[in-house]
Amino acid sequence: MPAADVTPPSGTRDLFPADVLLRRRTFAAIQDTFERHGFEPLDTPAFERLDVLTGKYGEEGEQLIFRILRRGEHAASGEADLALRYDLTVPLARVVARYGSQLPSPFKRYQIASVWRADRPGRGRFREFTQCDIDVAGASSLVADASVVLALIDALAAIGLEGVTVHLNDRDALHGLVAAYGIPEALGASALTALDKLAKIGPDGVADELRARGVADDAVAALHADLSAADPTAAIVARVRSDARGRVGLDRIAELMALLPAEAGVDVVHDPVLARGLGYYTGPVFELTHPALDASIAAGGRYDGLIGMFGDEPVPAVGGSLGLERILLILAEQQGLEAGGAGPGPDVLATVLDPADAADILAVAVRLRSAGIGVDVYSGEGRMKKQLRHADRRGARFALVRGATERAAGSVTLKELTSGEQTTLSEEEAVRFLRGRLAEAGGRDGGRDGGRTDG
RNA sequence: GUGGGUGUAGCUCAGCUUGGUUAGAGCGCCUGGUUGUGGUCCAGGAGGCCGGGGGUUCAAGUCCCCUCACUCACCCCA
Repeated sequence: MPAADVTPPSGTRDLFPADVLLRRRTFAAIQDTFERHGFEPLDTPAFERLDVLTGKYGEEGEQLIFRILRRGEHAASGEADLALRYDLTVPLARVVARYGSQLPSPFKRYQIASVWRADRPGRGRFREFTQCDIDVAGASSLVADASVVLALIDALAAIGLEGVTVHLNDRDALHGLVAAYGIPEALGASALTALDKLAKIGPDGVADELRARGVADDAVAALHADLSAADPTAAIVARVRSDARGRVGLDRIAELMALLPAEAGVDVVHDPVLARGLGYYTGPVFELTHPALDASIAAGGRYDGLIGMFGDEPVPAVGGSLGLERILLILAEQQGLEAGGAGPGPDVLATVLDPADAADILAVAVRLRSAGIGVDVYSGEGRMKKQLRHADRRGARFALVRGATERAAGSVTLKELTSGEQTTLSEEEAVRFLRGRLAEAGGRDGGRDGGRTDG
């Protein structure tokens, strides 16, 4: 029988102690920021009924839903009836549709959780990843849109990510753009996809793409001219303004930008060709980028129609998500963090020199722990040399030795691993000593932000 | 799904162009350097169907074909 492949499925990761601790600190900072902005936590199941997810993300997105086959007697049918959640927005919409009357209105909620996409993995792209999602359900005011953007920016600042740009656009402005350049409605979505690539392939590339997608020559020529202008945004905006619906979108963008306070230090730009893939957006859409990554690190927008798909009443809503893995990728590169290391060790690692001492050492450990000191009792076998090496690698502050000599004297020997200094004290003295020394160091993984993970 | 690249020790890789003795390095790992002392140092050691299959050849890690995996770009996305 061949050995099983023990690598995790592509697009997923095993997280080692240092990774988990860094993520935990990051979560805590983001969560804290969201709560200070008035968002409340919510949790939903990892999987949903399939029909809750279908018809929400557009054709492209629909292909990427991880489906779960029917089980039991229906397994042979090969059909799926459940699916892993694709994002956190649709589950929220379902919750609002189901419990709306019991929830505050507007309902501001955050959720930090894994989502799954049957995608081809790549750099900064996973099949299982964590979204930090915030939404405001039941508010049509642009104050809600602004609040979402500000909370996301603040959360990024809280974890030390600087240099983020907000790219803003509006679905109505996009419709206006399509109409203003005389692109047939049916080609609209396709044309916008091509336009969205402007930053990557330039005006010429966009023109080629547009032609390939069947856009008429005069429309392509007009767009190419505007995209090549000294100020492409101004040129496109001028054209979009000629369309009534486009005007609605442009005005909304201006209004939203005016709501973002200068004090927040947000770098916002209007990007008239920003499209966003998800099907459910209706008004403002935005994307957050960072120079270190070729993909967005956060995105969101207004989706006034989504919740209504689940119930009788339409409920306006707006939200956005941070992509945690992408953010950690950037932070890791900026701060030179190494993945896969060990976490911070225990305060004290107690050696067991002779198996016959085990009961005595475990009892000492219990007493020290009840005095508030973290103690790990060595649980393998081996000579002192090996146990001290283990203590060192685990990053323990102190090693505790209590063999026959100490036991006879009712004492313990404590060795500080960094300095190599050691002293033999009574247990009471040891508690006082350890409390003092551990307090000087500022305790364990609290208090530090920015995520240092040396090991 | 289309094109390019890479698969050799636990990890990072050399060797392949110009087939030819026991396939190497660094790091890591293990064991010693006498009694109960780690992180440094010294000395030893373990570990490789050279991704898999087929072919050419007296001979293949090295050349050819197929296949799988990973990876970059396209596409799409947090």
